[in-house]
Amino acid sequence: MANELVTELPSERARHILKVLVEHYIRDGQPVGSRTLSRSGGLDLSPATIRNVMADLEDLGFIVAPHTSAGRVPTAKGYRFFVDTLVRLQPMPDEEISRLQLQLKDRFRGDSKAIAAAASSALSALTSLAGVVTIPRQSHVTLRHIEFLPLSGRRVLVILVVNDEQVQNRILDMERDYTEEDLRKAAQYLNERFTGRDLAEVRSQLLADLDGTRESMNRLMLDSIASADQGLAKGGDQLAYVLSGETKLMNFQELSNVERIRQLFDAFDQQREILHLLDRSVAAQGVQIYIGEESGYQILDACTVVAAPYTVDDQIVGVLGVIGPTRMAYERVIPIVDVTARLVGAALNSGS
Amino acid sequence: MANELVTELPSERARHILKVLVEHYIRDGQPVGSRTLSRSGGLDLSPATIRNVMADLEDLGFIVAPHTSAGRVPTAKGYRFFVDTLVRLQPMPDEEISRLQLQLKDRFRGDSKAIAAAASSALSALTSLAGVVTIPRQSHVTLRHIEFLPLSGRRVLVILVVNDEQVQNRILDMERDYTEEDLRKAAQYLNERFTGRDLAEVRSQLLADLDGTRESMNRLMLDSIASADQGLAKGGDQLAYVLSGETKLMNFQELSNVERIRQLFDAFDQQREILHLLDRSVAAQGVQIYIGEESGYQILDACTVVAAPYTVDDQIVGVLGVIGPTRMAYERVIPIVDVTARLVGAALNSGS
DNA sequence: CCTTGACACTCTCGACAGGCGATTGCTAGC
DNA sequence: GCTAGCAATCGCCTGTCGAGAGTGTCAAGG
Repeated sequence: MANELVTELPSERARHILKVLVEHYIRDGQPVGSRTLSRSGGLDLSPATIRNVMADLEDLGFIVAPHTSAGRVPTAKGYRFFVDTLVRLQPMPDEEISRLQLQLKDRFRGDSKAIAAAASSALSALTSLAGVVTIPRQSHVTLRHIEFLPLSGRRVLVILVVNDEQVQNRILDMERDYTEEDLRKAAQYLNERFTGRDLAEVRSQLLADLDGTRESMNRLMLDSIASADQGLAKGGDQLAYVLSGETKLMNFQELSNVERIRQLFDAFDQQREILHLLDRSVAAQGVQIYIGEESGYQILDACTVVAAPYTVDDQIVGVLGVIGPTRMAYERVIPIVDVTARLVGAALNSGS
Repeated sequence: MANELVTELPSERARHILKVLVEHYIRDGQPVGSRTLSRSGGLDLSPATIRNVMADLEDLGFIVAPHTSAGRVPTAKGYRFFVDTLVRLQPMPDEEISRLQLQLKDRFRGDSKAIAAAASSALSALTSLAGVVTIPRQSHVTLRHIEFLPLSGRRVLVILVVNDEQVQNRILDMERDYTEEDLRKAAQYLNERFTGRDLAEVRSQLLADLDGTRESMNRLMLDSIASADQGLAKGGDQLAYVLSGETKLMNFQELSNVERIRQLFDAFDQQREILHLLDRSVAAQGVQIYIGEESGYQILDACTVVAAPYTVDDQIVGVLGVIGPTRMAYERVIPIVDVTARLVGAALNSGS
């Protein structure tokens, strides 16, 4: 402790030992000791030498010993170093990729919610962890068709079809009565003039027209477009993400404390924290990894989140990933998340 | 054991002791012994006498001792006897009822899925158990408006509004091309002729017309109505039930075994077994209770399901209830499920 | 005949001690 | 700079023991 000033970057040999240690621990889930590493580490060193190196690694904060006679376990910092510079990613087998592609691309013709659900359960199945996919934000929302139907009171049912085949409906409370003829005309006007145009564009156009003749008519149209636009922007009335395979998390001993699991599941239900975390990944490119306490959320202290944004037309529209214990098979999981993000983007693209 | 032939029905005194024992156990979760019952049982008997009675009750299968020196615990049969003949139901406070009514009736104008979700979380909140509500089957589905939109290929988007304000949409793969004019005409025909009619009726009418002139046109119309009818019958593409507050179940020690919880949650995900069980309640009138192994599903061995069908126009359209450990506050839970079923029926009624 | 107090018995639970095995840090030697 | 050896440490398992709680039974009493 006193004699040697430890360098920030461990030596080549130390890095190798750390790598083997992490791999071992990920595989077996048991603290790994010097003898194990000496035997299966690849280098020809005695346990004693390895102990010295391990002491250094512990000083650097990469590993800890749960107790005196129990071998070492990677810390969050250790995992971080591992995934950043040591891990050798194991690409997804081609056949798995094409199977996944089939699952996503086929049968859902661009129905974004269905694709998200399929991606989520696919992620969970492939990794044996919990899969999570945010409902994609619609980047372009083009009006295809609109229709008004009068309801009881002064309520009007608005049905609109956007992006060719997605149907949305809203109920508006209006301030005055409209005859059926009024509504028919308004719909006709919108359909003739704005079909194929972006919703935001339609809205601003209508706003510009507001000083025109048919004031109250315009009001109806504007309200309907605005409320639809808003609704779509935040993914509609549905959940903000789709979660699959949560129960798989209960298989891991490190999470098998009932109280822990409970808190985790509560967090899933409430969505808030998870969503914030996923949102962070929107800013970045490529796969993001939040290991243990790095996430900043106490509930996720024993968990790692691997997330990646997915895009349509080079525009990020959502985030997907997996949640599992810090001890997960990073070398397999990272490529899976990466590939899935690409495929989901592609599936969404082809659909619309 | 050898000398006395136990009667099937326990004596008045034994029933009272069983009642107090069950109440005690429900409250504290601890096996209750003879001394406790002697002190707080209401009757003035010594522990020794109570022990004799308890031995009888054990012979009858109403209670068991987890081990020699640990007091007694009710069996499923014991709970059954308790809820059937001993329990004094505790009616829901009026203010709670009206609050619940508000939660269900307001803000969702007959949107059946939203009402189901609200009822589910209300059940969970009121009982601190898991709440479950099946999506209501639509009894009457009257056509309000229909619309066809051509998509790429030979696909047609069908939008239909039923029961005044519920919007449904389907995509149909057709066998031949339709012009936009074709579609417009078909829609117009259906709207003029069938608005306000029941979907099943529309369908049979169309079937009868099938030998008429416009064969292929009819085909389109028939397909659209049939697929919508079918879809509505099974609650659409959505889940078959809404579950809330599952995580609350983790609070109970009797379920706090991780493996147990895991199996239970898996069952919730798969829905099959739970749904079958709930289906059974459709046959019966009023609140149904499945205690422990009575359900016939091994996963629910430690659980009780309290369920009640709910009706619209005296027609059963769904089932709701709660799932919890066998040790639950029956006297409160049963009225809550009962009242909620009524209120959900009322809310659905007022909406359509 | 039912009830009761008394007594012996059984079982769980927590505490404690001892042995085993695994691993470490340290130091002396190569 | 590496290695072998050694003492020390700690978790885990097992067995033991005593306390506590509750039971079954039995004989005495109303």
